[in-house]
Amino acid sequence: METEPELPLALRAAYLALHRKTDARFTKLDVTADQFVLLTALSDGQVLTQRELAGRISSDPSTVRAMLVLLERKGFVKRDVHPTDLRAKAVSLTTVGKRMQKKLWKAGQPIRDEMYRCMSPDEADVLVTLLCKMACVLSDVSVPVQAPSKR
Amino acid sequence: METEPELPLALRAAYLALHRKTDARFTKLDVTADQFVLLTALSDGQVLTQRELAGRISSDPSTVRAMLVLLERKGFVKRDVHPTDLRAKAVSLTTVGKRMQKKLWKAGQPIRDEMYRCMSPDEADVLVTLLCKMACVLSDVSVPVQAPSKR
DNA sequence: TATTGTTATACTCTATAACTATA
DNA sequence: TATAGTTATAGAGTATAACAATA
Repeated sequence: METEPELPLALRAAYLALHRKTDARFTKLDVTADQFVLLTALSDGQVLTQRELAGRISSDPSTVRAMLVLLERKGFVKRDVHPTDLRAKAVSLTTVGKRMQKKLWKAGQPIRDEMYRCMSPDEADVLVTLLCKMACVLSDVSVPVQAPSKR
Repeated sequence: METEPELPLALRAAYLALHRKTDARFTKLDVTADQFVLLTALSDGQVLTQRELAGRISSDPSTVRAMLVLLERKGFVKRDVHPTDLRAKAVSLTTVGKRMQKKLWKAGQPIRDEMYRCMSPDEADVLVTLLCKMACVLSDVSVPVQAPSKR
């Protein structure tokens, strides 16, 4: 048989495991893993348009809009008029949203610790580098990554 | 700021990019990326119960059932009574399903090539190993991986 | 003309809980 | 008693296409 998924399947298994575990951890707080990702993209006082936000969290404008409606309803984000572009919205966290993001970040720490405990710091670097390369190539698009880490 | 998602975000970006690109590639054939994963789990003549299937594709019985209903409707899979366990179903590909899986596998090859072109064979091994370890740890469960590859 | 966001719409995947039938 | 699968149900995320307002 020619079947040899390997890398794709492994990627899937790892991501979905992370996603599920994160979801489970946040159930009590009534926030999904995806919503956490969005909140975190706005965490350090970032103010983004919905399109920028979509890029950061590997989503699309339509989905982001749906998510923002939910998060707005919970009082975690606000959408102000963009200062220079009247078409755009300036999305940011509310005070409540900031607090919740911190709470979620803390609640998720054990999961991140578990991930990093699987590998050496060097391996983690290689892993992140390769994942970013792949994401880049597969997106036919720029890199959706953050600033360099301290880890 | 303490923010440093890095690995989780990179994992997300890579997986979602793969998922989207795969979906896009299969649109014309009216099959989703997830359905492809399921079909491929059954590809080499495998006959699995729905629970086993769920484990293989990192999903759950309820979701698998929903997927199987769709795939049955398309004529790609069949669910026979299990030979030894009357509660269980023996899920397998139909002839049409096998043909479609091969077609999809072929159609997806360029995507897999692109992924592997991002790294050396050694790096690919490291990557897969680390991803599997992570999936394993995060699942609090056994390893959802295939046989060793030739790559 | 191109772009940001909205709206409408639809579908897949996800997941829980209660249920049945077998083991 | 535990397990395999079903059912009902609900919701999140995804995505496309047509549209309005603005650049």
